[in-house]
Amino acid sequence: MILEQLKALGNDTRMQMMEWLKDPLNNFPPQDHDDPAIGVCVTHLQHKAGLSPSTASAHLAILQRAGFVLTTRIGKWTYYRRNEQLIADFATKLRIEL
Amino acid sequence: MILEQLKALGNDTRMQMMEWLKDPLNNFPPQDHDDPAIGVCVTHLQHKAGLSPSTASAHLAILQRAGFVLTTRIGKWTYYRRNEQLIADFATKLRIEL
DNA sequence: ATGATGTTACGCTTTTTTACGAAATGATCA
DNA sequence: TGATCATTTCGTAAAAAAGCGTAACATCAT
Repeated sequence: MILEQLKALGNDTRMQMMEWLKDPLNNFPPQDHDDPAIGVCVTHLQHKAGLSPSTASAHLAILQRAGFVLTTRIGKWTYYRRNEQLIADFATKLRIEL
Repeated sequence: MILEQLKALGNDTRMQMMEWLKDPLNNFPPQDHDDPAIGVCVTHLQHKAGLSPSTASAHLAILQRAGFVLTTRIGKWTYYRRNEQLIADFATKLRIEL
């Protein structure tokens, strides 16, 4: 489990996505909503990363399986946001188990 | 830098090595010295992991470049041990930067 | 119904990682 | 000085990861 999480983060593209999601307002174009707590839609992440839809979706699925991001569906869009709780837990777990 | 460290740990074999090095006395056969603080020679790690010498050496080099292990050369042997200081720093850095 | 937004699954190519054996290197000991 | 043992480097092959485009599917909006 911890290995899966380390692999999920051990990738340039996915780490960048995690970084960008720290500050949606400054890293992405305006969206239908103004609430950074809801997250960023896939299209914005895809364009910023310069990837095809399928590749972007695959990266996000890896981050999601590892627990680092959460999704909310509103209307047609799926918004991704950081799972700060699990991120903190992961850092703590590393400190203990590593 | 942090990405290099995440990649170094995101591998089954290398994580096992880190784990084994926590307790040299119980995880490896007796050596020329009795001091677990000096570490474990490559041959022991190689046999325990079931790898060829060159492959084991490559894995250890990756851990060393990431800073997670330190080496001491005594006589013909190179002993590997955990770098507890950097491991703790890494966990802290993750908590802050992730 | 039609169109827009993802997600997932294919098949495929490119790149990276992992692995090996053989050869080269380094250090020690006779 | 050689001989020997431990380790690293090199070349290469196999496996895994990353990437693309396309197509099929689901959901929601118009």
